[in-house]
Amino acid sequence: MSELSNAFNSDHNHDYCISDALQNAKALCKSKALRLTPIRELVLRLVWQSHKPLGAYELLPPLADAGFNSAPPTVYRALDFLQELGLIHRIASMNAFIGCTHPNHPHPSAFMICRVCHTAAELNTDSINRAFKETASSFGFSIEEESVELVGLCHNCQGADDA
Amino acid sequence: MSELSNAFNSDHNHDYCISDALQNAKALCKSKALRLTPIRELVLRLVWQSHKPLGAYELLPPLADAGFNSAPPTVYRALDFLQELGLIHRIASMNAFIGCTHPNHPHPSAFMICRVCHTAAELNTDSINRAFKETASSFGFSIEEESVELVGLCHNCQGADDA
DNA sequence: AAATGCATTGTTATAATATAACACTAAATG
DNA sequence: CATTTAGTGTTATATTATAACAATGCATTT
Repeated sequence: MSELSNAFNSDHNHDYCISDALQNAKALCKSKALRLTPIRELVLRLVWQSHKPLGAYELLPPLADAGFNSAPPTVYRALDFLQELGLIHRIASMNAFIGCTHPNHPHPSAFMICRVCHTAAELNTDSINRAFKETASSFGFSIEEESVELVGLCHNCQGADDA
Repeated sequence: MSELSNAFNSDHNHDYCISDALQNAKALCKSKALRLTPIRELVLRLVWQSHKPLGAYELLPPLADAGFNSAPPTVYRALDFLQELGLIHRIASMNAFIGCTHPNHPHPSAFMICRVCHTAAELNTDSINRAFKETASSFGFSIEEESVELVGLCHNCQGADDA
């Protein structure tokens, strides 16, 4: 991800984000012989409609509009499926979900989240990872899952009145 | 915190953890002219009864046993109070709370959490912090709050059957 | 001490998030 | 085409958290 095309840059063509995500999802499912069913695909599209994490219950009305059953288990099942494939991440501090911007290799969930506009941008964590692993191994702790959530102000929202 | 007295070391004398925490809390409240009321003190003790994050609703029965009103708002108010003072941290991925092991200076919430025994140990994050700040500032993002949650296996639980 | 103001707690109700359990349907496989 | 498995529908409920307002207690001034 170049800096010019990061989530905080409102100039980026978001259609590409969505189509990339769908392409990735289709390829990944094919390679793993898993099914990107209509519900799963729609949930992925919905999560990708912006770079703001979306709550599970916000997905129910659009699912209903599209003619699907629209009860919590439906959406949670789709979210679980997508999450296990690494196509979306869950932002625990917000109880919300967001599309993964680089799903092609397994990686920890690490985000900068703007307190004002709620946009969330994924961090590249190679160097941070090494620091984690070193610290953890000095405790004899072996890391299986990582989550990093940095809340603050994106460059667009700095200096705004509500900042 | 020395490595010998970290949360994963079951040999440590936990009474000291609790009494240290209470001493810290009393001093901090005194210095800020805030009141460590009986409810708040008890909630802090309860959170500190182990190094495992505790859910808010787990605190209700012991509060009732101690003769206090025992409804969710009571415990959430005490938890909010303690959290704002930096005496406890919330582990978002577990919806649970844990005592802060070094409340004397403000610092981000960063934990290693054992998937098997649920013990959580706070990380010292000076080096990690710098890495975060560098990455964030390259995006023009200013960090206000950080949360790091590393889930894995502590040294006691590695090699166990359920690992 | 009485009166005032503010912080704290009590209480009821409900919002918001997530899962259990089981029935039913569709798809893949032999 | 029969069988098995994955996926979905449906109802109910568990879990976590907060809103709103009443009552009480504590601190300060009069």
